[in-house]
Amino acid sequence: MATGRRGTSGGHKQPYHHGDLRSALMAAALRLINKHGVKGFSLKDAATDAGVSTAAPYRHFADKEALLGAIQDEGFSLFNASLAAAYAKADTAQSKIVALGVAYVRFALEHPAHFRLMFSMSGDKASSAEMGNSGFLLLVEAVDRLHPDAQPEWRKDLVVVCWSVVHGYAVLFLDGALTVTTGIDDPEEHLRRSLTLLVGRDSEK
Amino acid sequence: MATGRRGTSGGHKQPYHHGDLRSALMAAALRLINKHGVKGFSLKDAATDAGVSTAAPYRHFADKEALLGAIQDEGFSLFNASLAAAYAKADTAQSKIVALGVAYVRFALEHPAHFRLMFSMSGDKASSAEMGNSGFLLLVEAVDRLHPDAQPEWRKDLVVVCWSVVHGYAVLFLDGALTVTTGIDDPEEHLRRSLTLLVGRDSEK
DNA sequence: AGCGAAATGTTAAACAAGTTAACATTTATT
DNA sequence: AATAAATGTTAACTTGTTTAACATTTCGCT
Repeated sequence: MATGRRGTSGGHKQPYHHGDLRSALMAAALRLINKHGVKGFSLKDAATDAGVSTAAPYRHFADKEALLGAIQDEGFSLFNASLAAAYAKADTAQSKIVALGVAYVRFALEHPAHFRLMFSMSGDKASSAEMGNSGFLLLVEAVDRLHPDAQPEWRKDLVVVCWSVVHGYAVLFLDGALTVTTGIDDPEEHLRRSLTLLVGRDSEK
Repeated sequence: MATGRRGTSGGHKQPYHHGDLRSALMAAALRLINKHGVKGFSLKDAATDAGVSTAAPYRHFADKEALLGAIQDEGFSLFNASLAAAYAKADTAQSKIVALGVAYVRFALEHPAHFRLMFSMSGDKASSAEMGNSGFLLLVEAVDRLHPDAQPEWRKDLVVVCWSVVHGYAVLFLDGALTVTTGIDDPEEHLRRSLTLLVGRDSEK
């Protein structure tokens, strides 16, 4: 019932109902955004790609923004899951921080369309607030564990530096800046080294 | 000749020629982008804002992209000048690195529209290449001076970490993420402290 | 089974923004 | 002053978003 009605068993006539147009549109959008960028994406193309009319998407999304917002939400969900898994798998506080950073960048490289939609620098602040719910708290906790006796202010600074370096790394790498200027080929190993260097020293003051 | 023909001496009739429409359009675009974001910006609005018809911009820019590209170029020019000035003013190698970082973030906060256009994560790689010409080289030089005896690989890592942390800091702060989650109010002082902490330790290995 | 409601899709049209073409006015050159 | 180049205008074309009116399918219920 209402599942996978396209291209299945030999029926040669397109059914009137798509089956799961909402998901199909999101998938099409991701594919198109990966190919032509967020700016070059049109709802029309997504609809065509999903095999429906240009007005069909409006039965599932209020407007284009809502579709992109749904993908953004999906992205944050995947993102938080990745970070949580990385955090859980690592043993020590230090390795947890490194693992969080590596997972952060890995997500950006594996889901570039999601990542671009999540952190578009659009100035809405919605994405930022959403982010704070999960990944950020894990980072705070790991830093607290690593330097339990350091001053709170100092710990906060370390959190911000870790977050900044990882986010900047992801953004710059996605834009090709790091590859162009420094010729980095294996970002994951390189980042792991840099992060270890960053957190692996004495907790001064 | 051909300068400032609008609103000057008491003439009450709009002259047919604008005088410097190219600059006026760029200024209008910056204003509108600051108000409604890059996505909400339309060439039509810029033209209206400048007091000309919607087709007039095409006498000065091939298309909308070209106008945004011109602003991007202007941004890189201002940006590189800021970084160069900061670099020159600082004495020691370490303070040069810190000064570069502070200037980087300060530029992002003082020229948000320029910055957003310069680093839109659009995936064109054009911006990245342009960036590499000036600011990046200064950072490389400062790091080389600070750790002249360190291994080249290690120095490169430090350069990447410095660049990443500063870029990430700028992006996150512009998006309001840092303010929301950590309550940072004075980014400049905070960043200066963090950067000093980052480069102000022994050059290990 | 069968009936009405809800969901989902279609076509046509309104609307907005980018862009081009044809024409008009001003400025620069001689 | 005559003409070419630059700059601006209006009208029309194109594409993409969105809404309205209508059609088909599915769901829930009896």
